[in-house]
Amino acid sequence: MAEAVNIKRLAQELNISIATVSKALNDSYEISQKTKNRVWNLAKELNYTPNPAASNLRSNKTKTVAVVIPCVANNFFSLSIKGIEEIARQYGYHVLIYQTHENIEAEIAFTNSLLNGRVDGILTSVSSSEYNSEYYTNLVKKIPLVFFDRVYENLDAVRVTTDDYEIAFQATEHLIECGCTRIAYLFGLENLPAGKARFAGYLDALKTHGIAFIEQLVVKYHDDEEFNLQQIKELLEKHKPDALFSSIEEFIIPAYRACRELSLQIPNDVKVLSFSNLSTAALLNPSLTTISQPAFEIGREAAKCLFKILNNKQLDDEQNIILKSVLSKRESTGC
Amino acid sequence: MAEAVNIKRLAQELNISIATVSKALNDSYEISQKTKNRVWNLAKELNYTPNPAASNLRSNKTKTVAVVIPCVANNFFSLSIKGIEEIARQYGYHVLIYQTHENIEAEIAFTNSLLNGRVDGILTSVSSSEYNSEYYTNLVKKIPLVFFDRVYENLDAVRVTTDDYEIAFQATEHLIECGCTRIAYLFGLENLPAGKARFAGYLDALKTHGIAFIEQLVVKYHDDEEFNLQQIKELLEKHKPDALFSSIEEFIIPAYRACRELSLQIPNDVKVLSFSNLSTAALLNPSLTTISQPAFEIGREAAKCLFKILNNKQLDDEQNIILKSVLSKRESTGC
DNA sequence: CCGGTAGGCGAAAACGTTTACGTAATTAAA
DNA sequence: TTTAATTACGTAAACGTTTTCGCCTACCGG
Repeated sequence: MAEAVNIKRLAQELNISIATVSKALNDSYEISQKTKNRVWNLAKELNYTPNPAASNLRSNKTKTVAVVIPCVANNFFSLSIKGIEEIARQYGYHVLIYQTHENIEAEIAFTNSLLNGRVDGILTSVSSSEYNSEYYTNLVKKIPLVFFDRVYENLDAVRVTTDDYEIAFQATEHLIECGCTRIAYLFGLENLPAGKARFAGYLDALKTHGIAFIEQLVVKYHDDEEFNLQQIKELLEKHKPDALFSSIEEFIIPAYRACRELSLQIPNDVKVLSFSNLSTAALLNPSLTTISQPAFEIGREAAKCLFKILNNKQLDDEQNIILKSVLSKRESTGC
Repeated sequence: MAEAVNIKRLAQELNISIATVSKALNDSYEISQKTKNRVWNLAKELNYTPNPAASNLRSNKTKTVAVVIPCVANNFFSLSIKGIEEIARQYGYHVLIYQTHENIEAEIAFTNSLLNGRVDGILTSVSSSEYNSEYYTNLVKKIPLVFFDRVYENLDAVRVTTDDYEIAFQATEHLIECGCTRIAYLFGLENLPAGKARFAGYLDALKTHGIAFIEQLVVKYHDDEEFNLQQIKELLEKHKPDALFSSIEEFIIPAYRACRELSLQIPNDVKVLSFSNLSTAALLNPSLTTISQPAFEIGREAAKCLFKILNNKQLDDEQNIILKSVLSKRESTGC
């Protein structure tokens, strides 16, 4: 559109070589302060900005990272992205977004398309459909990668996670303290470490308090709102749980609907507790007891790790950063 | 990391020129089917993917668009991004994300940094802090740009918006039909066409029904949760409105809190209605009457427009696409 | 007066594509 | 049979940087 203003143009106007201009722009020690000032002034005057493609091609750096996640329209992930983006700004990086929709093939396809130098590194929260450890084992050898929340374990890559086991244990104990003994478990992310840890926390809390685990009280998540609703209604009718412990946010709406449609009072007839990052949890009817993950902080931490790696800084701590979730007790567990 | 596989390598292995390989990969008519097949097979076998930087540099196209929005952690914007990303996948484009945090200087800085060929086009929902028409007047001459939801008018650029005036009129009428006469207006986006249209719809509905506009019943949004809460409490105490009509989602939590803290019953003492894309509106206590915008569709439409422009397809319709919002009547307006 | 050593700068190659243009061989038209 | 057109491919330049290497000047110690 506009007449190109590039390094060559600057060189001509100043009667110096393009090499000198380039070095001056990059504040090289080889160039005198006087020349640098001349270059910087003219660059500002002509509104020069370097061409990213040329720079990327030559230097093999893009100052860009990719975020690969299941879906951006989710409180947890949108908060994570917010955190990532803020840190990226500080480090001068650009952020590409890819949604997998929980489809591992899409996930692999996108990720592969990033390996030709499009990005310097990847931040990912993997899809729940499958646990394909082999793919990621190879991937982490090819490009700097940081997992957040939904991770692969035992790989040579940084992971940023939360205290899923502990907080699930604690939440289950809370329900037990409220007098519940038939605590149903709404099971999500069952293929992933996070999902397994949450379930383990639930099981261990039961065991610790001498409550038998009842398999019929477990409902697994399906990507079908109506189906989940029916499952929960069936659960409530057939097995009369006195609490619903949901391991993912997606169960909240069907759980509330199911109780409403069956005329069950929360928390009198059945108590409800869920992992959730909904900002409106306190305004629900009744207000919902939640386990909220520090999504924003997770994004920030993951991004910080990646940029440290990209800048060849040592990661002082170990490879697994664990942030604390928060249990907020509200009316839905009523005690 | 891995040994580079580029078109030069393919050319050597097949004993043909790199020009032929390049053309074959791009399915050029100049190349015989036989040669194309040989190239394609070897490319697949060696896992060749073109280097984006080189391609961008030479062709001056990036197959990348930027999304510039106030904040990704917002139901409306995260849904929009979801829509944009899905369409981008279909067209084979990549999506960069930039958050302005409602800061027009950041907005301009980011946008300027995209003009050196980093992206082929921009999708933006502008910040509410200021209406800087001059900047965008120049910008749209330099790069294909589509506005969505928060737009600048009278520019040579496509806009995707909603029926803000009509739906606000309709919502105000709904409150009037419920018997309200002192309808307070919680005013957001006042610098932007969307905000002005909503307010105009409110005013005109009042006038149509012979209700005088009371200036004291207007509260303007500030980026300070506590301040907004205090303002609403003051409003409720001093001016006794019988309804709160909020033009933005951000007022919901303080509005509910204010009513709770002042022991005002919704909807008996005061009715509440808000623009909102909260998925949990129906689960609130009481359930919230909302105007929801088709955020996902807005993102999709905006992206489609941009990609049509980038592919030099004619935009059949005019430059302003208007999608319909939905008024969902619930308990908070109780009638 | 000579050798060495910085400091400051330029020439040119390289990164991996795309593409304008040229050319040879084959086919179609005259 | 000659000419024109078409098909299929190659040569080489170009995109805008970064970076290696080398050159020149000035200066300093001996």
